[in-house]
Amino acid sequence: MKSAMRIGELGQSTGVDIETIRYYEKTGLLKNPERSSNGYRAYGPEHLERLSFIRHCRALDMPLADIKRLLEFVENPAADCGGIDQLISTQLSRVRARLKSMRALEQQLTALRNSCDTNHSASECGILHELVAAAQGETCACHRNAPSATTPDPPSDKRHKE
Amino acid sequence: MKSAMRIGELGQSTGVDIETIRYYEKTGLLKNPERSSNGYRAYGPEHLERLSFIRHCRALDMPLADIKRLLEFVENPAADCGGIDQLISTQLSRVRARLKSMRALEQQLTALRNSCDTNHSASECGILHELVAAAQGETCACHRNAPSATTPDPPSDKRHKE
DNA sequence: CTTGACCTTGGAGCAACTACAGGGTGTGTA
DNA sequence: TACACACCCTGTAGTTGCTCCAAGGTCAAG
Repeated sequence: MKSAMRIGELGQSTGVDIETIRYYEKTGLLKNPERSSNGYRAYGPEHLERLSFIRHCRALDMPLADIKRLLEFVENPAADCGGIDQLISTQLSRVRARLKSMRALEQQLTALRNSCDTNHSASECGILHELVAAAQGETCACHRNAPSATTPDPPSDKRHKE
Repeated sequence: MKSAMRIGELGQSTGVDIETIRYYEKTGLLKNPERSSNGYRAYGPEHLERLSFIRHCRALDMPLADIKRLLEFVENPAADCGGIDQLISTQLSRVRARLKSMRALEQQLTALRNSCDTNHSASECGILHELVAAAQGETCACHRNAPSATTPDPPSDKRHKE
């Protein structure tokens, strides 16, 4: 019982901001650590492991709620793992869908950027013209060059549901 | 002056949620429309055009702040357009960077998913083993198969700065 | 005995919406 | 005329995953 780390050390060894660690604790992802006499958080190796696990999952872009579920499986190894597979597959489709629209997006932006070559006034700027035309539904360079999708997908910042 | 639309119509014809329209107004992206005697918002064709412009830019995943700047160029066509080019280029690099890490991510998830084949208990689940191993820094299928990046990039939900 | 690095809590703020409560308006129909 | 119902209004709070801040406690070195 000498390996107890304080939050700063844990942050250092995992590369995680201490505010983020406290946030994980607050939201129940990371277990409440012991406290030393002065009230400081005292972490053991199990916390380091768990935090690394969380970060690895986050690097896979999984939502915290999913990570929480995975952690439950880790805690409870007797449970049926069907859910895990499901969870990863869902994440994979999310990523693939996003990837697809990102590719279209890149094409469009590239086309757009190519329509502005030199310094001139905004009224002569190809980019601006393209954007305005696009808004009016006319063919624009970005749509001409785009693979198939007319508009990749309406902003889709709704990863937090569905 | 009979083409005035109410918010519902504008939403319908652009495919934008009315809450979102009001949000755009509140944050200054969309100009305050006239109000009819009953206090309802009365939009003209210029609003429709502007809103379409915004949505097209959002479909290109541009942050609202950037769109605001673009709109200023639209309003003020005499300005030098150097900034526009810059803006699009920045957006393009953002997208490309994200694309790159998403590709690595897809690889990793694919590898992960392949390590779970049938129904069994969590303690025997390949996915879970891989994840735990990965967290411990050991080689795991996802890292073995990944192209170059060990970890694609720490969550990087910090697009709102840098 | 003060400086400085570290730790504590609670709360606010970021993007870009989304949802809701609690109310007003306006049209169609019984 | 009464009522339902679709639409509109405002304002506020919630979402995700952090990030930052203020105001203060702890502890070792100089």
